[in-house]
Amino acid sequence: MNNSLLKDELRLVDTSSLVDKVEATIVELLKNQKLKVGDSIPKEMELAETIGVSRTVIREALTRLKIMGLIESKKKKGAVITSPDLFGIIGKSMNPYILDEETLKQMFELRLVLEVGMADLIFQRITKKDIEELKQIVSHEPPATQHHLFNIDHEIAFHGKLYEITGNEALKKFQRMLLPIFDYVHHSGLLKKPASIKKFVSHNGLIDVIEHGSPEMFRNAMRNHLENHFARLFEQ
Amino acid sequence: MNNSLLKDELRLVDTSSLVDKVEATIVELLKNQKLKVGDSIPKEMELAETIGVSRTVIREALTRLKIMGLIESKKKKGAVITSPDLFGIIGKSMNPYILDEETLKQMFELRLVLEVGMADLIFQRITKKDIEELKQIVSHEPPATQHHLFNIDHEIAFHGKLYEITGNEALKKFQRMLLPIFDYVHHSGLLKKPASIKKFVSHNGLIDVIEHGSPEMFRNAMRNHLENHFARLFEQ
DNA sequence: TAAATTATTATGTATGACATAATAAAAGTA
DNA sequence: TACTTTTATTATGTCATACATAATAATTTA
Repeated sequence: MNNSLLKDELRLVDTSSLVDKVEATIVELLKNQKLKVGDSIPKEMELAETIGVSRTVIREALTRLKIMGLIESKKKKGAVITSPDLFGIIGKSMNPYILDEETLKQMFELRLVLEVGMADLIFQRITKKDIEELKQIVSHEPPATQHHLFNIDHEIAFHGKLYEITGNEALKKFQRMLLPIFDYVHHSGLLKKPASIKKFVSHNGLIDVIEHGSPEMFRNAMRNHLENHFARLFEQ
Repeated sequence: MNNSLLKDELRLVDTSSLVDKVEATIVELLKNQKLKVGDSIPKEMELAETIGVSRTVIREALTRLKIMGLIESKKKKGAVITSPDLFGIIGKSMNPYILDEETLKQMFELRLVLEVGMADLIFQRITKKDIEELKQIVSHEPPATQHHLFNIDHEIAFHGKLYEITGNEALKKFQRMLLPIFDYVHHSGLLKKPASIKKFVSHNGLIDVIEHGSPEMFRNAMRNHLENHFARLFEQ
């Protein structure tokens, strides 16, 4: 076996830096001790001595855990376990100018998938008050004739409310982060096919389905409502 | 105005730490210079001097950017801009033992939403080869009579393939991370209602719909296929 | 006993030093 | 000249130490 091959194999085994290892060690340590949310973890110096590395390395590892939302540090008190905010974590990266085109397109698709797929959650959890709010939102929309494909503010208000109805916080957060991405992709030259003016199922139509239809009907209605977006995705 | 009051007011305006500010400053700097993927960013010492803080702070800020996947650092070369791997970032947090119950349940729901909603992507991008592979996977499954609600390996193989067919890398990565969560929630006591033995649309049934049906039919078939999971979610 | 003061503690920030790996420059050899 | 080997150089990785800062605990004082 030649040297570069050996090197490759070794890389497979352990390409991680010291901080990587320490990070894993700490997570393992927390897991083994079955620490729950709110419990405080060992002090930086204790960890440094226990694991046998400098405080610098410990701090960098802890920084990572902080960013991932696993811990939160308070002066004097030390760091305490927290429940990670999964989509909050990727929030800072959700920047159209930072993400590459392929990822942007994938996020665009993801929104469509979510909205078509969340019918059952909506039907299961919607209340009369929610329906009233949806109607309220639509009533403030300008007539279809005088606007372009869509007015972004009203789109956000209506679709945002739908996410809210699902009662799934993760879903909601995800949508909020997807919004600027979606808007960017929609208006950028990323999708070659221009947005069609043709209108399909309207917001009012969707409300009607929610009130008198079924999840199945809603999925189809939403799919139709989003037809312009799907068409731009597929026809290029 | 006394000193402590002034201090309090300032805190309201800016509660962020130095590293927070430096992090934002660096991101802003990269954005303004319109740096693209592959470009290298200023050295740590340069940044430290430009921004006027110690290298420690710079390093901690850069650590965060690294974790978010915005940059990758190489010795001698410095750090280069990278396109963030959105779902890779939250991967480390996707740990059933760390996440709280509510989040776990939300992830469980999210999977169902995705699989029902991704019909159009599948139909748009599926190839004959994909269908053959799906059939191949199903052919290796044990007969329905002799297994429990589902065999986790075959479930993963089949549904994983569906994600793959969508051609959406983000979606796929997301699924891979959701898998252990889903498995955990499924088997934990988190969902009170026991998993039903009743079978609905089978994997073979789904393939049949893919071959001879429409996205609309597939959504309904998948919704039916996942009925056991939905039922456990909603009926407690 | 309760409020005010002081001490303690753990994280936050700064600095300097050396290790390490990747690259560039220089030297040596055919 | 071209090509390999060796030697600097450079920037990140790691370590150690010191002090700042804020939160808590301990102590004093009224």
